[in-house]
Amino acid sequence: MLVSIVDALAGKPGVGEQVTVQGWVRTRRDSKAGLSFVNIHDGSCFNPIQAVVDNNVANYESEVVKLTAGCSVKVTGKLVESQGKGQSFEIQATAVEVLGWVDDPDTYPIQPKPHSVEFLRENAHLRARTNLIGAVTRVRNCLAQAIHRFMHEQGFFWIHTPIITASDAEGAGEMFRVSTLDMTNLPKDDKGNIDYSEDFFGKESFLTVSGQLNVETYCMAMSKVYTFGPTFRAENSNTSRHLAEFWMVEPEIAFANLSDNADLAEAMMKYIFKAVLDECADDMAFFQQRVDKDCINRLENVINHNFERMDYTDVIEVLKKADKKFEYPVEWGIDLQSEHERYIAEEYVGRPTVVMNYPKDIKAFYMRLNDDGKTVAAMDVLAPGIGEIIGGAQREERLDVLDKRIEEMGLPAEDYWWYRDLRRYGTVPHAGFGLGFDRCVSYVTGVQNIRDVIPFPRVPNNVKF
RNA sequence: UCCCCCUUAGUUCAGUUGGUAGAACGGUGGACUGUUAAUCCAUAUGUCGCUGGUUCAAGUCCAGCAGGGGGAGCCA
Repeated sequence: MLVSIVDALAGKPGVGEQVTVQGWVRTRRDSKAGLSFVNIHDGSCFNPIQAVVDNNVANYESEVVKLTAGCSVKVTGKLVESQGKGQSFEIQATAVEVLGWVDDPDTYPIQPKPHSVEFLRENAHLRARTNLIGAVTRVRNCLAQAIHRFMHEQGFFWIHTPIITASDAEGAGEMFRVSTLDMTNLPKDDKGNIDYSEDFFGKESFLTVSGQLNVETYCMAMSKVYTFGPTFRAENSNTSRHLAEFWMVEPEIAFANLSDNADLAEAMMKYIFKAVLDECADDMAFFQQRVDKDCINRLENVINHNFERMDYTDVIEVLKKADKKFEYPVEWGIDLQSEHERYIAEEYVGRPTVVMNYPKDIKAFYMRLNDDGKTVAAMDVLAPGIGEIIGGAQREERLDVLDKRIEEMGLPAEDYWWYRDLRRYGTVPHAGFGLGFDRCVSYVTGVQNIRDVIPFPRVPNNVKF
């Protein structure tokens, strides 16, 4: 019976059953009494399974004792309760088939000991074989699955918004150009500018910086929708929190205001964190032991307490009164700096905090203008240790107000014709937010650099692998 | 893009006031053991990131470049 290691370690096939597992060798320990212990992992769970191989096995001397970390094997034997400590079940091997040797064990980069994350990043094609990246991978998957499950249970539809777009949606920063033009011989118009009518789509096009504007159209028909996919920003950001290609979850709810929006964000985060604690206990125990001793506590703290909600104006007051020197002076109207956000989330509140109703001048055109005429119904969720993990808003559903905002910001109204149409034809109050999925994985695992929670990070000056 | 720091064996690091390199783990060989990142003994391993400069002499000092890290800005 072919089984995964997670099932074998749980004893699922039954004690005494003949089983076969396939995976990669993590360590080998020999007993010259004619016995070797080979630990094998297959990614299905944190722990490897121990295969006990005695010298009656045909290829014991010729192959088994030569196994090194990274070799791929297929092991058949009897599943038995372990005689040794440290594991529940083990395999009394009767056959070991070596599927692939490690070419040069001396230089195989992945050794059974802690490596620096920087080193593993340089070996991104092999790093999934480590405890650390394996655990990150399972937690990342768990979070993604939990998001879809939460959304599904809440009656949301997953909308596959486009990756390629012609509009610089929110003016949300630099975009990657998508083009099939010959860069060494660009077509020019009579004024000498590049003639994009000759390009694939007949006009300039880019990779999306947000699915929000597109998903709003489906919100105005399906009521509860979300996007979950890759997003691209060509910003020259060199930090542990930024990627040029990252994943974002963007729910959008009709007939909803900012408070409903914050409720949804809070419920979703609690749901997915609980899923990780329930489903990835071994992985989280590892993070707690080796990466961040507070990570499990932190999740439990989020699950068991309400998010603090503060008005931007009150945050400014708190910062002004704070017994702390800030590098950037605090005044109503400023955008909150990292140091301000950190103070609020980490010191003043000590858990995730929703800051609401920001000055309109520092926020995007589509955010709903409040009755005070000075602020918009925007919100940021600030997480201790990460900073801004969610950014969202109630959207401006009144066409006249939206038009005024577009004009104020000097944006070309004609580019937003279809977005404006949503306000012309059966407009409703609605709201939504964007959750930085990779930042979320970083927050959950305690792995501090976002480049280590995505398989192949894309950052300025690096598209290796 | 800006500021600061780092780059020595396969890996993690040490290397004094400048005098041409060490440990641990890993590899290999052996001993021992139902072992647990096993243990013990033996053993091999380096363009000291690259280029140039100062010096009798540079891993060490200086400059430039490259790669990496931390912080800031931009944001998710």
